[in-house]
This record gives sequence, C-alpha cells and structure tokens, in this order.
Amino acid sequence: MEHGKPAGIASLVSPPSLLSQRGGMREHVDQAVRSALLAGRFIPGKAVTLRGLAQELGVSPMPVREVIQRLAAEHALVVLSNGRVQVPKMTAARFDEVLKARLLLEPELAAMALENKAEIDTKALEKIDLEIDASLGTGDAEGYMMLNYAFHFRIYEASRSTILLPLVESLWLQFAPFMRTVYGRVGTAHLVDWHKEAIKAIRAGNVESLRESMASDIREGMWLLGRSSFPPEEDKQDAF
Amino acid sequence: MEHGKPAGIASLVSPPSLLSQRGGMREHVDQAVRSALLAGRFIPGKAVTLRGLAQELGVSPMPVREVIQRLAAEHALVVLSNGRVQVPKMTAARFDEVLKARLLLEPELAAMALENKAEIDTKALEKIDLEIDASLGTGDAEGYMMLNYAFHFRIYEASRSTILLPLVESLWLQFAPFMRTVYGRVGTAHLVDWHKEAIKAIRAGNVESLRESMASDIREGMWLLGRSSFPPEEDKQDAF
DNA sequence: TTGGCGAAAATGTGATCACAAATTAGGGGC
DNA sequence: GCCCCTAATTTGTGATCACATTTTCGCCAA
Repeated sequence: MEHGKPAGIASLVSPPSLLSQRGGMREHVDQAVRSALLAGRFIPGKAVTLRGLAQELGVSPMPVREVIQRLAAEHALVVLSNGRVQVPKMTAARFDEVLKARLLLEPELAAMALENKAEIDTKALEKIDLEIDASLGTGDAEGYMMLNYAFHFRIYEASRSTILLPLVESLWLQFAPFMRTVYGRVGTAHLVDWHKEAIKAIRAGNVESLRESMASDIREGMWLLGRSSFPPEEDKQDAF
Repeated sequence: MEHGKPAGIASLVSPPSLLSQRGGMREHVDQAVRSALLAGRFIPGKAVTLRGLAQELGVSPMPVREVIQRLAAEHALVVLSNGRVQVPKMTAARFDEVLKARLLLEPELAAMALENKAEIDTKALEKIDLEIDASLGTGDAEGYMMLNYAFHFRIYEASRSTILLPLVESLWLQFAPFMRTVYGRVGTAHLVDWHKEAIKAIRAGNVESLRESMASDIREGMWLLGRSSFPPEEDKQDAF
C-alpha cells in the first residue's frame, strides 16, 4: 500500500483566532481532520499517523492523539489491533446500514428543523444549491461534497437538536470518504438532487413534502454510490 | 456543589487479562468508565477529574485523557469551555430527543436482529429477565440497569450491526446517568417492561410484534423518567 | 528475478514535566 | 455575619521521553 502525504489537510488552517484558549490546539486539529474527512480528502484504507498529522498541522502529537480517539469513537477512523489508525473501508453491509440510518434520522431532523422555520435561511440555501450546480458542472467533487454537507446541515441545525444531529454527523463522517472515491471513479455528472424541492417544501411549510424530498435526495444520492463496486476484502479491516 | 469520589468505579476492575496488549490500559479505563456510566454510578453534573480517575483506576492520567475524549465525542461526557469534564445534565429537550431517537432506532435494530434469529439466545434472555424481576423486588437500581442493558443489547448484537448499534450505545450512555438519579428518587417499584412479550415475539419470529414490544418497552420505561422533574438550570451547562 | 533474513526506521503507548488558568481556601476589613 | 482580595491548590493542556512492537527497507542467497 503506497503512502504519501494525506493531501493538503493543512490547506484550510484557520487563522490563530481562538488557538490560545483552553483546548485550542485540539479544536484546531479536530476541525481540520473533520473537514478533510467530509470533503473526502482522506481515502478509505489510508493510514493516518500521529506524527504525520501533527507535523502537517504544526502541532505536537499530543492534541492529535486526543482527536484521533475522538474520531475513532465516532467510527470516522478505526484503530486497528496493532494500534495503527486508518480511514475505515466501506463494505456492502456497512453501506446498506448507513443508508437505512440516514433514511430514519435525516427526514426526521428536517421535520424538526421546520418547526423553527424562521431559522432556516432559504435564501442562503438557494445560493448553496447554485454553487452545487456549478461544482457539478466543473466536476469539482471536493467542492460538491462540502457544499452538499453545508446544504443539509444548514437545514438540520435549525432543529436545535443536540441528540439526533450528532448521530447524523457521525454518519456523514463515515460515508464521506467512500463517497469521494466513487466520484473519483465515475465522476459527478449523473448526480441529481432534490434540493430545489426541499427548499420549496420549506417555504411552503409542508413537513411531509420536506420529509419526502430529503428521503429522495438521500436515496438517489446513495443509489449512485451503491451501484459502484466495493473494495475487495484483500486484507481484513482488522485481524484480531 | 459538593465533591467526592465518584463512588467505586474501580469496583469492577477486570483482572489483568489483556492489559499488556497495545492500548490495554486505555481499553481497561474505557470499559470501567462505560460500565460505571451505564450502571448509573456517575451522577449527572458530577465533576470528573483526570487525575482522580487515573488514581482510582491505578493508571497514569494518559489513558484516561484519551478515554475522556472518546466518551466526550459520544456525548457521554461533556468538556466545559474551561476544560473541566462532567457528566452532562439532562434537560427536557434532550430527554424528548433521546426518546424519539430510541423509538426510531431500537425497534429497527431488533427487527434486524430477528433476521439472525439463531444468534438470539432466548434462554439467556429469560434468565436475565428473571434476574431483572429479582432486582426490582430488592430495589437494586444499579443491578436493574445493567441487566436491562444486557437484555436489550443481547438482542441488538444479533443484528451484526456496525452502524446503528454504536449510535444506540451512545444514546444509552447519555440517558443512563439521569435514569439512575430518578430511580434513586422514585424507586424502581413501578417499573414494568415488555421483555416477556419481546421474547415471545422472537420465538414466534414475528417481526412486527417484536418491533411493537420494544417500542412499548422504551416508551413506558422512559415515561416514568419523563414524569420526573428535570434539574433546574441553576447554572448553564457551559458558559461560553 | 525472487524469496527470505536482519537491520533500521517509524509508530503508538504510557509516563512525566512545566505551565497557565481556574477553583478553592483563608484571612482581613466592613 | 458578609464580602472581597490574595495565596495555595487543583486541573487540563501541550510537549517531550523511553520503550515495545511493527513495519519497511536493504541485502544476500537460491
């Protein structure tokens, strides 16, 4: 398995705004790795090393250790039995379950968000959706993924949820890296979304319509991924 | 706010079986704290200190730090803005969401488990249910909670789930401490469960009946908690 | 070229230290 | 008694170190 720098994680390093607070370094590393995961800059199966990440982010290995444990708890990273850390590989079973979980939780979250309709900036959503169309046109997979994330979570955050929302975030962290690899193979051209229908449902205050728009968006977006082939289990994810 | 030792966390210290492996200390601490949380030996709002836990478990603060980050990522612990760590307090909003999430996920998990019916040891479930009745009779709240956890997850684990199951575990870690405080106030006498109906549904292979049994069990078990009063928001969970 | 053996490098883990920030305790003045 | 200010203690954070294990690389023989 070839190694190599995890491809510009440090690219989106936030200026030292709150880095001098308590846990500032950890927060910095956490956001950097999370963004990288969600944007698909980490390839499934890729090894993640403590000192590597630390050097790349310009911090000591210490905050990186804590962040890795944190992300491992959310199953965004896996710690093999030999201690090595890597981005988990997708399997057919895992994929089916992620789809099921998303369909259970995300429409519900959207419905909850609609109860605080005033907090949903549909104008901003339209802007994001336009940028999504643009990124699809240029084939910018990474940009598409971040924008798609922004679109969904701009809605979900209006739910003021403290339980369901973190669960869904964990799900996104888990399938995003795989998503990226598929887009790298088949491109983003055939992608269609139900964002415009969702915005319409929000404006109309139609909960049921919003639920169905989100469900359709998830189902069709994931369908493209599901038709793709899963990595062969050359070596087991972890040999206990 | 009074302090005090977190009450016998080290009680269930496993013998040094696999403690010399990689990450052995961390695994040890992780299981100890998780068990304590699920059994309700941590009271919501209680401060959890790094050095305190470390000394109690006979390890250096290092593995404790990683475990705390791990549990904080699952929202089983919260890291305040000043760095202090505590067991999160329950609020009405959080409680409603936990109930909603449980009703969405756990019946589904039980249904998935029934697809591997052979892996569900109904004989063991009956034994656990008997012990639950016994613990209710003696008012052993801590024992009841661990047995109730065992009952549910013995079923769920048959689902071979790698996505939904961890999400549900995160939920249990979040409401267990609160559950314990309520039992401490109102006792466990009025507790009724649908475990016998669930076992019957499993034996009959009746998926829909199992779903409803689990939903009823969750609803009625949580109803007792919901009627209880939530801690007044004397001080905010976290002052940013 | 290929397979395997041994040295060298890399990696995670646990421990310890120094430091800053926050909490707590104590004492003095009102 | 009550409040406020200061000192002592506690606590989390980041850094560094030593070590065992693992992986990787280089070399030699078949």
